Amino acid sequence: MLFLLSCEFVLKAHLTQLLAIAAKTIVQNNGAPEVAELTILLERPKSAEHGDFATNLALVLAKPLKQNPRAIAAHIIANLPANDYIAKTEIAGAGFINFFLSAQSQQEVVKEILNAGAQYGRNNVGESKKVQVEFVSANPTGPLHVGHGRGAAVGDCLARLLDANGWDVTREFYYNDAGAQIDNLTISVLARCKGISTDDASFPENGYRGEYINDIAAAYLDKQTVVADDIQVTASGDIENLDSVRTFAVAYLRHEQDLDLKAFQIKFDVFSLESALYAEGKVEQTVQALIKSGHTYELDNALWLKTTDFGDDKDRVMRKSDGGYTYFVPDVAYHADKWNRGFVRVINEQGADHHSTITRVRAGLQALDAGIPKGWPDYVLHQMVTVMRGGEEVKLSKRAGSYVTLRDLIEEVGCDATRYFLAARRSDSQLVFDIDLARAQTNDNPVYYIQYAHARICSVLTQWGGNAAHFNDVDLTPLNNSHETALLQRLSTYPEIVANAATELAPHTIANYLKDLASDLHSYYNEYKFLIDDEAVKLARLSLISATGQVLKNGLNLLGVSAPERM
RNA sequence: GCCCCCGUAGCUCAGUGGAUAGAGCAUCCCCCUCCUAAGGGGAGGGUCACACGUUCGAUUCGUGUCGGGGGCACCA
Repeated sequence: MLFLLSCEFVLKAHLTQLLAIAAKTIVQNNGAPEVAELTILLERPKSAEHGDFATNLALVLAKPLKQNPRAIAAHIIANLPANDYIAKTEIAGAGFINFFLSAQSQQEVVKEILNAGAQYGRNNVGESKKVQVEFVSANPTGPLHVGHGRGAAVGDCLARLLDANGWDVTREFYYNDAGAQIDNLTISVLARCKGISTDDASFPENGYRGEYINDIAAAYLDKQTVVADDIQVTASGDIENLDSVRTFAVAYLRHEQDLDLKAFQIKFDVFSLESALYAEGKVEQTVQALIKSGHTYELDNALWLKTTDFGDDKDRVMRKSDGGYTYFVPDVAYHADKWNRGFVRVINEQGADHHSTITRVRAGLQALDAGIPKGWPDYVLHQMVTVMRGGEEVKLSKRAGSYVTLRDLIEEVGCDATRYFLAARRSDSQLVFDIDLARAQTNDNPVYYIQYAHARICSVLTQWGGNAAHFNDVDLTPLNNSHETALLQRLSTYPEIVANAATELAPHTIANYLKDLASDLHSYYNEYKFLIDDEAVKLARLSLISATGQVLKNGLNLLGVSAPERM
C-alpha cells in the first residue's frame, strides 16, 4: 500500500525525520528538557522562491531556547544528517528554513504518475471503512432546482473524494414522502385534475403552481404508468381516490427527479423513503426506545423529548397533540437506522436552512443511548445559489413556476460547466451562478480553461505519435527550466491536495488546484516547444506533459467533469 | 431577541498564526509564417468591513460593532 503513497508524502516524512534529529540535538545541547514533544511544521511555501518545503521550526524553538531564531536555524542546518533529497537550504526572513529539493527528487514524480495512472493521488486513509454520503434528498414535490444542484455537485464530489481516500462509499438519497407537503402536492394535482386553474380562488392556497402539476394531472387522467427506482405505478384516473393521486404524483415526481439526476450524471446506491420507516415500524421503535431512555415527558397532550439534556436550547415535541409525529422523529429513526447499517461515518450534505436540525438529530441519537458518537453524523451545509443572466437575477422557470430548475441549467450550459460551477466554491459561502460565464467558450470560463489544457496535451502527444509506454525509460534530467520546475512541484502536491480536500470536506480545493495546474501548463506551452529535434529533451518534455495530462484527468474526474482529448 | 454562514482589488472569488495577501474577469500595453490564441507575457488596481484583545508575529484566533444571507412551530 505504501506504493500508493506519493513520493511527496514519503519525502515529507523523510524531511520531518531529519529535522527532528537536528532539533533534538540542539535542544539537548541547550539543556531544555521541557521541550520533550516536538511538532515539526513542514509546509509548502506560497512562493516558489522559498523552495519546495519550509519550516518554522527555528521560530517555534526561539522562545524555549531563548535564542535568536536565525541562529537556531543555522544550528539546525548544521545538524541535518546527510541525505540525497535536499539540494540546498537557506535561512530566510525571521528564521524560516527553506529546503530546495534536488532535481532528481523533483523529477521522480513524473514516473510515479505515469506508473500509477488513474491511481495517482489516491490513498488508503479510509481503510475501506463504510461511509455514507447523503445528499440532494429533495422532497418529491417538484423538479430539482439550482439549490439541489449545488447539493448534488458537492455531495457527489465528496463521495468521489472519500472514495479516492480509500473509504467504502455509499451514496444515498432520502425522500420525505410522508409529510404535509405531500398532502399539499396531492390536493394541487387533484385541483388540476378537476380543471381548476391556479388563479382560481378555489385552487389550494399554498398549492404548487408550476406547470409540471398540470403534466402530472394530465398523466393521471390518462392512466399512464411511471417507474421510479424499484416501484412502478399506474394511474387509476379516479379523481375521488386521494391515495391513488398521491401515490401516482409522488412516483411521477420521483421519476422526474431521476431524470434530473441522470442529466447531471449522478448515481445513487440507495434511495430511502420516509414512508418505509413508518411501514417497517422503525419510527415506532425509535419512539419507544426514547421513552424507555427516560428523556421524554408528556405536556399539553403532547410527547416531548428533553433535547436540552444534549445541548439544544429548548425541548422538542415528538408527538403532537393530534397524535402525529413531528418530522424530526422519523429523522432520528432514519439516522439510527444508518448507524445500525454499519456506517462508521455519515456525511449529510444539505442546504443551510437545515442548520437547526443538526442539534436535534444528534440529541435524539444521544438520547437513544446506543453508543453513537456525540458528533455523529457530520454535516456539510451549502449556502444559497442565485442565478444571473445578462446581469440580472433569474428567478423563474416556466416548468417549475417559482425557481430555476437544475435541468434548465444543464440544458443551457452543459453538465460539465454546471457541475464545475456548483462545486468550485466553498460550500459555506453564497454562490452566484453566472449563466453567461458558464456558457462562455473563452478563457473567461475556468472549466474550458482546464479542459483545454488537457486537450492541448493530448493533441501534442497524438502528433508526436510515439509510444507513451517508453516514457518509463526516459532520462528526465533535461527538465530544468522554471516552467518545468513549477510543473513538477505542482504535480507532486496533488496527493496532498486530494487528502486535504477529503479531510476538510472541501471539494472546491480540487477545482482551485486544477486551475493552477492548467495555468502552469498553458504558460509552459506558450514558452516551449515539445516536438523538437533534440530527442532527449523532447522525450523528457513529453513525459512531463503526459504526466500533467494524467493529473488533470484524475482531478477532473474527482469533480465529475470530463477530460476531453479534443476541443 | 437568539443561533449559523459570509464580508479580501471595480466585479466573481481563492488563501493563510508568519516572509512582498493571490487568481480570473473588467481597463491599458504586448505575443500566432511555428505543437489548438478556448492560449501566453506585462501594467495599473487593497485600510483583508470596523474596533479592541491574545501573540515575538493577526487578514487568519477571541470578544464586540456594523453590513449581507439563512434559521429560530405541536411545518417538513
